[in-house]
Amino acid sequence: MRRYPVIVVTREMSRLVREALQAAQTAGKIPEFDLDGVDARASKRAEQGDYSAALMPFARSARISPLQLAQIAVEYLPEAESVSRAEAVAPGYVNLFLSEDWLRSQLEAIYTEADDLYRLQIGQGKRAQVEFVSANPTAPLHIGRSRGAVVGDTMARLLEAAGYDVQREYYFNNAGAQMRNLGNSLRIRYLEALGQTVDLIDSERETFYQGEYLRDFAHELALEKGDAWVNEDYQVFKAYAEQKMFEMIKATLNRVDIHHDIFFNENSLYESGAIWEVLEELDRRGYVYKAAKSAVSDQQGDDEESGGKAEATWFRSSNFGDSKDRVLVKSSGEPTYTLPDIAYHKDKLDRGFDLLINVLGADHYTQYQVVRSGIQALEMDASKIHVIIVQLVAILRGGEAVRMSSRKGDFETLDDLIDQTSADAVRYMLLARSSDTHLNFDLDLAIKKSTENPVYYIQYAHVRCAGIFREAVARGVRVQNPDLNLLGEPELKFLRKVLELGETIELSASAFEPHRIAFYALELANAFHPIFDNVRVLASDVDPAVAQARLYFFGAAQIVFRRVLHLMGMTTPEVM
RNA sequence: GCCCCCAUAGCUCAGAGGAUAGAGCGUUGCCCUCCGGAGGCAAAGGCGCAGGUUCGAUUCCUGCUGGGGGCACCA
Repeated sequence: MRRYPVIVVTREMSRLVREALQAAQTAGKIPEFDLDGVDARASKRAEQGDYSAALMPFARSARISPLQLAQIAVEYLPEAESVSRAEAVAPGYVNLFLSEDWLRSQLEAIYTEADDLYRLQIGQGKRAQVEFVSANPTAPLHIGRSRGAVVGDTMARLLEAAGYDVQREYYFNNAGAQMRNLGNSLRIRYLEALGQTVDLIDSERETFYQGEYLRDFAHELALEKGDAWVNEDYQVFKAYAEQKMFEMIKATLNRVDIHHDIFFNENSLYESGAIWEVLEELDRRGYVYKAAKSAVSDQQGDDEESGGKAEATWFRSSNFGDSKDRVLVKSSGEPTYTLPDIAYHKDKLDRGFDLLINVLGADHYTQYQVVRSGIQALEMDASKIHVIIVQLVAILRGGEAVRMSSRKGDFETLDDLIDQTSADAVRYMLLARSSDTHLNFDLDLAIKKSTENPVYYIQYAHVRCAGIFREAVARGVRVQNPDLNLLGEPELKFLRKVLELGETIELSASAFEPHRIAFYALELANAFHPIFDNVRVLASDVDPAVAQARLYFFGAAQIVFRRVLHLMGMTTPEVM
């Protein structure tokens, strides 16, 4: 059995205050009332203790003043080695001060936990799946997609830290018209590569993928196959392009240390017949009808030109609050993407996960709601699905927005971005914002002034710790039985910040807000650097016993920074 | 027209209904030259507007203003 010597401090402090109030209730000092909402938080100011609980909301239930309630809580507070002192303060706070001995003892816990530091139990025994990226395999990974990639992978890492068994999945959208267009575009490039001039017909002109990467594929193909494929139709080209695209996307993701466990092919939903089963099921429940136009449409008065056309198959999404019904099968007999999407989500639910996370771009939100309606129509448990909407990324160059279009090929890819900055910088910059705010990615800043990026400030903390140990080794200094009582207030101050990692992981994982770890990392670095500056280890005026304790401390600090950087998918450089 | 997101320091952004709203960058002034220099300290500077709920609102609700995105028989 694994032991968990490191505790989430907010949990522990909340527990103590609740137990105190419960004891007071048992003793008849205050009436019985629900204590669930009693929570402690890290205090903002040192004079307000290390953690505090606001009891004002409970004064009414307790039928005494908030301050009296706080005083009673202090009076009945159970003994705990983590707390040295507690005080009641107006208007009704209980301020808790961490024991310094206990703080020091956490250093040993950090060494024990090491790379598993703050692996929590909240997800223990539960399976979670994070679906992210899921970009169409028609072009290299676009920078707009990379935000979801980073957010999704970091979310997965945080869920792992919270104790979940996590699976990363990529929904590989390899069916439908777009893939046909991709195959056809490659066919045309292939013919060009063989020296033929190809005139595009009108329909091709609109759907042609112009990116440079298809020329590259075509050249390889021409070298490999010669003119053997000149009379082939789009299908062989499609298969070839898909395979190449798949490899390319995986290679790109690999550069930012993102690895999916499963690539789920949309095609398989066609091959297994799953989409038709879903259609039948929806039909059986009365949510499907055939018509030339929607029976319910919003006020906009669209669909004018649809009169007299062949009938499509519609889903009554308006029953679930949608402004209009949506097409599941086109009049051509070909499904829209909605039908396989619903089938895919049904499949994920059928696989028995406790938690499903979907990382989606804001432009897919409406579509997701249709899918969710579909899941509800199938009477499946949609509450297991949590969506992280990432707002769009605006790329700024020279203070102006860069236009992004994957059709025209003037995009900025994730590969470009990594080339021009670094994998670490890309991960940090895309992570360090709340997902539901728009993100301005200043390309100039990211390219030319990497020193201004906080990513280096954070990594530098790790580098500095490593530097001390390099020097210590060079001088033949080794840690042996350090006396932790020789550590001073600056070191304990840093430790207090370290202990907030637990609640950061807990909150990130339970609220699906991975950006919190990025801000925590910066705060931790902020707490670290001033201390590093003042707390010398190997300087000549430092007592050897003190040096031992400090070396032990910086070793722990390095473990913490390594853990935090790993949680963000970043590297842990030893030198910079 | 309808739906979603956003509005906090000069800029980019944090902020789980609680005490005196925080970082980074930029600006200004200062410190150290060491086991580290991509270093440290300090200052100036802020919750779009109007209501509501609450003991208490940057946080929740409504409206307004401003910005972004979406509302296909495209994916």
